[in-house]
Amino acid sequence: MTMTDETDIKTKILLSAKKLFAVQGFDGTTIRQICEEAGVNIAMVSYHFGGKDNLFGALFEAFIPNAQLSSVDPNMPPVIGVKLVIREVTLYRLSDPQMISIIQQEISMNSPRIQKIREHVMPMWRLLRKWIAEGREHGLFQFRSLDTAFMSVAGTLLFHRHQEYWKVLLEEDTSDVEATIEDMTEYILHGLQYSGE
Amino acid sequence: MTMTDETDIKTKILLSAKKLFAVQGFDGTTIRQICEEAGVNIAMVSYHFGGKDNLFGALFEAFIPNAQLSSVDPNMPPVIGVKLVIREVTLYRLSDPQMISIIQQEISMNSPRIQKIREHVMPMWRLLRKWIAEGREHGLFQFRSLDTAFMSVAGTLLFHRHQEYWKVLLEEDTSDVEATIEDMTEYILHGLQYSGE
DNA sequence: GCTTGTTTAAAACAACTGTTTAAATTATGC
DNA sequence: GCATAATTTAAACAGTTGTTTTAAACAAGC
Repeated sequence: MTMTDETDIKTKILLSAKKLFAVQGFDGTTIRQICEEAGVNIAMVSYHFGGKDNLFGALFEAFIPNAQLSSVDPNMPPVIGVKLVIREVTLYRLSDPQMISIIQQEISMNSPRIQKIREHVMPMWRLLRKWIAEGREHGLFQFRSLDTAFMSVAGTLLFHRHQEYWKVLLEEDTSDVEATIEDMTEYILHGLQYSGE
Repeated sequence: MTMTDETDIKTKILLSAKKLFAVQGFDGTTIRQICEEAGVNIAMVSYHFGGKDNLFGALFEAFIPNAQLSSVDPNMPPVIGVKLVIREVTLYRLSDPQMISIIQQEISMNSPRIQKIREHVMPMWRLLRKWIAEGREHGLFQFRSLDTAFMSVAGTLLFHRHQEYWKVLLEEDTSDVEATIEDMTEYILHGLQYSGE
């Protein structure tokens, strides 16, 4: 059918764009490369997405899970909240390292496309910061600077070993997802000097 | 004199390139932009550096302090070593956030230019990893996965609040460098479950 | 079978890319 | 002071960029 063909082409373009943007960056990737990778004609990007910038934006509509966050209770216990964010971010990081790579690049350079990212993921960071702050107020966490603590946690979460750059240094197996989540949680909670459990 | 004039132009180009690469990325920055920012002719980049790629490489020759690392003793106590790396990286991160931004971008995408970065900073990461591993062997640190621990520390160190992206979330003053180093050290050592002192 | 609107393809578009050239300017050695 | 070298300039180079155009192929309704 026409509809499914169209969706198929759009999906093929999105997947190719994600793959190439992750490795070469937005500016380093050409529409022709994306279309060759996807096996479609060059004009398809402009026709289906209305240009390279809109294609980039469409990546975040397609591959960022933002529905689940609106369902969580902002007033849940801080430690539970922090643990939830650690789990969700780590799961997402492991399931779609390409999107993480793209997000990291766009954050590093202050790109005009950053707004699209903000819309989708900033609510989660706000929640995380709120929970960390509340945890300190409740005497569960101990640290001097909230900003430094928050940025340390965010850095721990977003940085990842999937990058080729670190491959020469790392040795261990990473297939056990639950173990990784547990390790990350332990490191972060100890870093925040969590007293409990 | 000739020497100073030449150095002056080369320096102006290097500073402009660093500034623009940090914000727009390597591919997003054109030689014409760099030269306009530096107030020099377009041909100067090819003449003095031999091309855009070599200009990028020259950034790391010019702005990465690699001499001081070779003077440290690899066999020093692990905790002292980790603390040293935290201090040096944090000081450098605060003194030249543009270079950190560039490094982060190049690590995120697996760029062919990554080799230049590796040469200059990988020895330090090797040392850090060695000290973290030794600290665990000596019973000073406690964690399950060395790789996860190392990546967490690296993430904590490299991620930084200077990025425009986080500005909307952060509130505190960051002028006290020593306090920041202390906060980072505390977070990381607690994250590694350091028992001592 | 013809017309309609939609989707694809190849070619072309102007603008921009990194780099080089050839001439002009400046500095250097003696 | 002059010949030589080094530096700077403006113009041009061939190749690539994102996007658009024109025409062909397609499916659906009647």
